[in-house]
Amino acid sequence: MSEKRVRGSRVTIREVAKDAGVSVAAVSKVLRDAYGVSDALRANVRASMHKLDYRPLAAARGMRGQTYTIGIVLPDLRNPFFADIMDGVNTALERTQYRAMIGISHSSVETEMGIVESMIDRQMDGMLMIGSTEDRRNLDIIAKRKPLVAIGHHDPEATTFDTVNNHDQQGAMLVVKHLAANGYRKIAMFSLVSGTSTILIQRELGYRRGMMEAGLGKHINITSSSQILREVQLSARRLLTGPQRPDAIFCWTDLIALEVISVARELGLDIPNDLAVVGYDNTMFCDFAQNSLTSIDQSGEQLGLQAARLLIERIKGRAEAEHFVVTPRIVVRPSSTPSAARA
Amino acid sequence: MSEKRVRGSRVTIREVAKDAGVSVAAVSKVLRDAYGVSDALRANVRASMHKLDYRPLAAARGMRGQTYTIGIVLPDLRNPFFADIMDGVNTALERTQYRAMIGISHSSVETEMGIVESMIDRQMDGMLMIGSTEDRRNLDIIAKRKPLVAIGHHDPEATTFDTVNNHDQQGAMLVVKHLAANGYRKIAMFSLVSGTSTILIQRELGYRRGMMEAGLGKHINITSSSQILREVQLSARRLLTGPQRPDAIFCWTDLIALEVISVARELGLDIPNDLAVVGYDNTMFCDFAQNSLTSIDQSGEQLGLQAARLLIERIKGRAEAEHFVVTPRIVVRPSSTPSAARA
DNA sequence: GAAAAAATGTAGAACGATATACGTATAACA
DNA sequence: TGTTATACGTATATCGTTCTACATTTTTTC
Repeated sequence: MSEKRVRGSRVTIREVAKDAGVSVAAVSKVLRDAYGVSDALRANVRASMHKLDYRPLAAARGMRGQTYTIGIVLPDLRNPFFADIMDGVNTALERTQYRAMIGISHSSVETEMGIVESMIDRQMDGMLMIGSTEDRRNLDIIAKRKPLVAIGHHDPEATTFDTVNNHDQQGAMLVVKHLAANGYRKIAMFSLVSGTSTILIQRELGYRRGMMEAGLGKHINITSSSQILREVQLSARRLLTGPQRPDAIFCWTDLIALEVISVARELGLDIPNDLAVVGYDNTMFCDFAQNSLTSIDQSGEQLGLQAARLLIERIKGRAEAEHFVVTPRIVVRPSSTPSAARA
Repeated sequence: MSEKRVRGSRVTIREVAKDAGVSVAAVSKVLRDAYGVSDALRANVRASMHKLDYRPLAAARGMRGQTYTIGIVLPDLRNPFFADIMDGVNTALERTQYRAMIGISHSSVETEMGIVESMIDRQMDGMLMIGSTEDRRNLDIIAKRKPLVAIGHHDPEATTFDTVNNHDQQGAMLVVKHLAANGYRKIAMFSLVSGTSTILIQRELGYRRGMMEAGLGKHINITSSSQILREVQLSARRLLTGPQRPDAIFCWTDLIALEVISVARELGLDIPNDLAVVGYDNTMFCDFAQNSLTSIDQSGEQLGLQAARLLIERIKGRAEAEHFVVTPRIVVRPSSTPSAARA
């Protein structure tokens, strides 16, 4: 209300205490929902806090206790899937004192570590790493210092941090099964060059298993490319103009699938009759008619919600690891359903 | 290096001082690049800091000085344009001590204010608000408390904060001029319901001026919708099936344009022959062949870079306002260039 | 009704930096 | 040479909370 508050000045816990006629410690207790305050005192203090428009200073709280801030590490801002996750996170945080602050790693291990360090420097109470490229060892090191939850990192044996995932192997198998059922045979997979990502490993494994089970083992074909758009484009073009042109491509994420659709269109290929394309994540772009992209829904919102819940539990003291797994489902759209059944 | 560091323990400035054989104050000076340290002492202290892997605790610094953290407020995570801006911001911050932390407002004034408050609570040194829905008065209030720079908020008279913008009016005029030159007449604009956004006002103004100058005043037609995808879809459908179907639609942002393309395709309309579509922001999705979307490039990276630069200047003490404006340019793609010249 | 237990509140030392105020060398000037 | 600047360092109060230890009051138990 007091708009004229000058930069630098702030209502402190001391002023609240004076106004309420109690000790500073009492106000602090109310603030932290700590033990040892009567209802009367609590109401009294709350009234003063409200009257003075008091807001605790996170930096000061951080010196001894918590900052009620959790750090979220995202690989990049361009993949709309992360927005789905964040929706879930924010839903989970809504009725709590906690706030999320996001940092972007650009899928680089060094920047990621840098961000994590700076989040620790800023006394974040815990961290949520999404699609991290760190290996188990590094995550363990982080987890030893701060409560940690990882989304998109398969490690059911991890004991120091929690994980939240969809069943990537199953998701990939769903894709292959669907494509095979629609008559596609030469099903290729478009993956990412990055030996360490456990979700990639799982998806590739699922693809292989799916192909084997469908009797298409000899058609197994995994192309890998970096995330850089130009390289993706090049790899896609190479794949589609090569001698063994696949009749279906399973892309490890929607964004790549959109790029593949683009290249295919430029080459004059008809989707889905000349080529089927399937993505992963079921982001909002799949629904656009110009994409009509079949994709795997891993309900990012659920992932975010559960991860935030687990992280707060951990901050509050839980020490045993929990590993949450969502069952993926396929959302079929025209990009993989040819008009006539195929030969 | 010391991986065994236990949660809660940290190397402090005191230990560095002891190791280097100097006072705590000296170390602090080195840390802040403050006046009064010899090269020898600086080198000595730096060596100790490095040896002990010392990292200053932002919370503690924040109690008296700066936290070297700037808060970025984004309306939403789904618009890839913001990723372009963030690239620029991060480039500007790269060689500095500053780090960016992002908060998401979901285009709601209350959440936005909540985020700003919580950023102030967390002692951010300054704030960068992108596409804010706040009015001048509210921004002034914030600017009185913390250094502030706004991207996407036209207010050349503002004295308490800086602004960074592209020339939205000019951008919109470019669109109309281009469409008119390609033979389109019934050019509609797809805007956002939100009286307060100054960039919307400018773009609408540019659209109107462009139409008048092209002698198309009687075809002026602005449709507004919320950002919710379903509503956008409905409005687009209504616009395209109504009695006065436009032959071109200028959408206030790429994301809307993609949705319009989707609806048009579902209705069996040919783009660009039955309908031209133009977006704004020139995000990566414009380039996909299935979209081939003509758009206005306002070089988000530049905007982000300049904004971060201005913010740091402000944090360091500049008091007079600066207002940076980028000249937009149109990037023409097939979505607005019909094969044959139109009647 | 005394002793024990539980509830409620307070005082004051941390937390890890910054920054002011002040000494002491060293350099510059007359 | 003495005086004055200037450069370099240090001691320590301070920022706004949390939290431990303790004092006091109230409730429970036997």
